[in-house]
Amino acid sequence: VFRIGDFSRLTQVTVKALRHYDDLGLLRPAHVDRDTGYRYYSGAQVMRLNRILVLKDLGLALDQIGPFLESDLSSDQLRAMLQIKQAETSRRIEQEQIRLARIEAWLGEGGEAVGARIDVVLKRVDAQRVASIRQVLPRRGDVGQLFRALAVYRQRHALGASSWTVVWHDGDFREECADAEATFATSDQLPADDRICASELPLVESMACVVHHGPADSIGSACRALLQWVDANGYQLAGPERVRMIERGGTNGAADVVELQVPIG
Amino acid sequence: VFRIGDFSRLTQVTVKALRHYDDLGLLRPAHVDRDTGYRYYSGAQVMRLNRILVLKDLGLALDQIGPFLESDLSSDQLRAMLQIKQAETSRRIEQEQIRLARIEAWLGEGGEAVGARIDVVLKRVDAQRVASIRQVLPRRGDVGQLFRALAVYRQRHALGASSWTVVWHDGDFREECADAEATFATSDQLPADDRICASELPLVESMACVVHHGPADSIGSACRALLQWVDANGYQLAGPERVRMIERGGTNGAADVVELQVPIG
DNA sequence: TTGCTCCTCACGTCACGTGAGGTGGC
DNA sequence: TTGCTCCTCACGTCACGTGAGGTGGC
Repeated sequence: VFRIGDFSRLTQVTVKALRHYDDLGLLRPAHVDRDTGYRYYSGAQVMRLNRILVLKDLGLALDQIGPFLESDLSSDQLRAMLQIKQAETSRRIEQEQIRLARIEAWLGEGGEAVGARIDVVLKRVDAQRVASIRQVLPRRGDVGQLFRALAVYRQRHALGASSWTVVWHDGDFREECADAEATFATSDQLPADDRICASELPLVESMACVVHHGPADSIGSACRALLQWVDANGYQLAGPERVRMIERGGTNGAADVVELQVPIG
Repeated sequence: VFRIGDFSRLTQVTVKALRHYDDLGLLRPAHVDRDTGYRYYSGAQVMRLNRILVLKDLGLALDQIGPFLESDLSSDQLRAMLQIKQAETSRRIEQEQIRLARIEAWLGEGGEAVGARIDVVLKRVDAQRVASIRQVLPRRGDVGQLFRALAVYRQRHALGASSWTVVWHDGDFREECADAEATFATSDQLPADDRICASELPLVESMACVVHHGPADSIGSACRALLQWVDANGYQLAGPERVRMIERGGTNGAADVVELQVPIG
């Protein structure tokens, strides 16, 4: 029979952990002294403790371990539980490997200073109902015309608009003869119009995004950083590039804030 | 300029997280209304938020992120930090892969019922100063003689003893002509004796252990379970087997509790 | 008697999530 | 006026770790 300190040394489990398992009812000492509250463990209890440690190590939370110890679980239930834990663990490994790739990509760039970095984030973008106008433009800069048309239409019909986005459908980042779809998101019904139609921007599960602050013609570095990140992290482009207006500012858009988005897979 | 809900939708970061970053001083809103406490964010703040998200995703704690944002860090400091995170992440991946192997080993046994399982745990065993007596025995069962000799010696000299262990030096689990070293751990000075000498059981970084409860001759199943586990988890034996007495009980050791230990690598 | 061990609170960890209860804004 | 959004507490999460303050056992 062991006092808690000896049992702790025997099993390499901290005294605090043993007390915690006692509190949770997972491992009650074989005997507790009425007067002093001293906990006394028996040698045979090491087996139960080992079972707890094994189950904990599988990733079970302590309050899930109780039922296992009383083993009211059938073999099938156990298999099911193990398969869940297997899946969870695999997914965590994948996540960590992605994280590792990101760290190594950054190191590969020579640990470029934080201040100089352009940060790429990955997010899910929901499908959006939009008013849309699409046209092949001589140059990218001409997209302003499309937005002006949208703005006129919106104002005439007093429509709500939560965000303005242009989709470049070519997929090769060309500057000229670019196939542009200018949109604004809205939940309102869209009255018929000869240029503007109702459309939907599809859901994108994995969208790599960077934010650019400044005039439209200085967007090149952000665009390059985004593509380099996609490449360095082993992704492929998986859809047309989008540019979303976040905020307008300055004269001629000198302080605009836009977000570049590319779907990846 | 965005209210917190709009900024949350824009960035896909929860309102609660944004408020939390505000509390920590990581991302203060561009403007806070004096009267209502409403937080207002500017579009340009998305860049700062993205930087926070990227650093968080590298595994930095929130309170480590502050210095990065102000970028008082040199390129070297950054590299060092990244390398630490790289090492941490690699280690976590290894840990998770070990866990996965364990789960799959269990599943490979057909998800054997919990109650019927013999649980193997891995632990570090410290070096121990021991009194030791070593001899090749006709049969394993004869080890009792060695322990009796140790017990006599111990009592004669009134020595402390914290644990009794036999080391089987052959490394092939033989039943006969077995090279046994019986020991008890003690921190006392050991008086000279013609059979018993002072020795040390070496530190073992990774010791696979199972506990067996019952008479000594029924230990075979525990031993097989241990070896199977070592094999199924891709380890090699890395030293002599030990058997440690945890508790004596019953007549002729019918309720003994012992721990089988094998070093692995 | 002196260390050593044990006891029970109570609070901290980490990045938020989850109400509760109340108020501003359109 | 009615929803909708926002606000600030305050508490919960998870498996213990870390004292604080006090007592039993050899």
